[in-house]
Amino acid sequence: MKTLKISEAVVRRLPLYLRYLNNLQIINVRTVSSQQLGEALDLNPAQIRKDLACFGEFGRKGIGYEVDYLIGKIKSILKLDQPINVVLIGAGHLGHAISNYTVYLKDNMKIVAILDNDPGKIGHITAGISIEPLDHLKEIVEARGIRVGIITVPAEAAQKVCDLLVDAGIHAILNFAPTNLRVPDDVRVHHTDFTMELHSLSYYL
Amino acid sequence: MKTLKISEAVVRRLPLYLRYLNNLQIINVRTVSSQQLGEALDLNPAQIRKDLACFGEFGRKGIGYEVDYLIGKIKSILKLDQPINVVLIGAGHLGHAISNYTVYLKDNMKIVAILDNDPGKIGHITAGISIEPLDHLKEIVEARGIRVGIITVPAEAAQKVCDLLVDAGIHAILNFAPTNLRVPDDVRVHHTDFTMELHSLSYYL
DNA sequence: TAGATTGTTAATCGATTAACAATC
DNA sequence: TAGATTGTTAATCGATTAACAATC
Repeated sequence: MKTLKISEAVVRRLPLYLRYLNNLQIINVRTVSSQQLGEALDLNPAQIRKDLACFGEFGRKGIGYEVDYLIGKIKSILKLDQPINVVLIGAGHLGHAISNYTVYLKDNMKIVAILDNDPGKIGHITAGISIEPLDHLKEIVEARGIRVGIITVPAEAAQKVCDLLVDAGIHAILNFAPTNLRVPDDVRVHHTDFTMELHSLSYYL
Repeated sequence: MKTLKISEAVVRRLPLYLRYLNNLQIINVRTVSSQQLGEALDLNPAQIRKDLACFGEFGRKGIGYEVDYLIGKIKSILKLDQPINVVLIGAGHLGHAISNYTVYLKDNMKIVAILDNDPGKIGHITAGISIEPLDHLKEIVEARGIRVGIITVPAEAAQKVCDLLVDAGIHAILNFAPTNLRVPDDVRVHHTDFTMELHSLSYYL
């Protein structure tokens, strides 16, 4: 085990492992080898072993990895073993879709607030949550112990919303708006932009 | 210029350049240097020059890149200079959000069909498009010259839908379902999974 | 001309893969 | 025990960055 420096590439693969392991658990598979994982996920077995070895010795030589145990370990590495409250800003079509989606996750990550600055939307119920005014962001974040923000506002508004999130003490942001966000060094932003995915896909036609 | 082998990483950055160049064009900026681009996009200027040089000599020494010209070139590389018809399968919340979103793109990429296998949804209008039965996929793809498919069905149904797309002659698929897809070598799949983004984001808390 | 900036080569850095001793 | 599979070191591969001649 080395706590030296975990690369982003490794961290990005952990949820992939977790997802597949959850599938194995459902069909009562007890153990799995890096070989099997690699085949299922199109990855090199050595890479999988190396990834996991960054965090400890989770496997048994000659046997493989115990599914339940490995799920627990990965969840703990990803901090998914504790409740993580999320605020979503922007109650448009995409925000609506995402909040409905997360309802089905039996995760510890949960959207506990949906905010918008359109007075016409306040009070409406989406995915069982009442839409609240953006003005109340800071109080809501503090009162509910929110640690993650999701931005689903139009590109023009994204940087402003981002600044508000940072100001409210949020250090982890998932941005769906098609724009680069400027944040302090201690804030982490992940982007999801399906138009960029479509455009790069187009190259391979 | 080298037509040798363009890495995925390069292709993924092209839409990023394009997006920023479009912004520059709107505010009437005529030329831009790799230095400026790098600052705006948090990339190394040398990397940007190298990326672009994969496809030709688009800049002028001492001057930089002409915005209009570079936009044209990148669009052409990404094949966005020609109309690309897209079919979206799965008229749930997410499909709804995406189809509405693309309406606003002044792209050549356009969703020209939305399919679902729920009889109750057939004929409903989403983003100006009438939802059609999944059964008609092959005919619709052929009749409308569709070349890209977007999958927004639940994970359980994704592989089956993917197989149908491949069978219909689609070679480029954007998958939103949280599952790995098996496709022949000549089919390209890009994944967008925001739960995986959320999970990897959680690591950095 | 002098200053700026490209395209490209060489150097560096990091990530992936192969190989194998350890051991279940 | 024999076969399987890990954890880890070493080798390879590829991507990023630095440096600079060419030139606008």
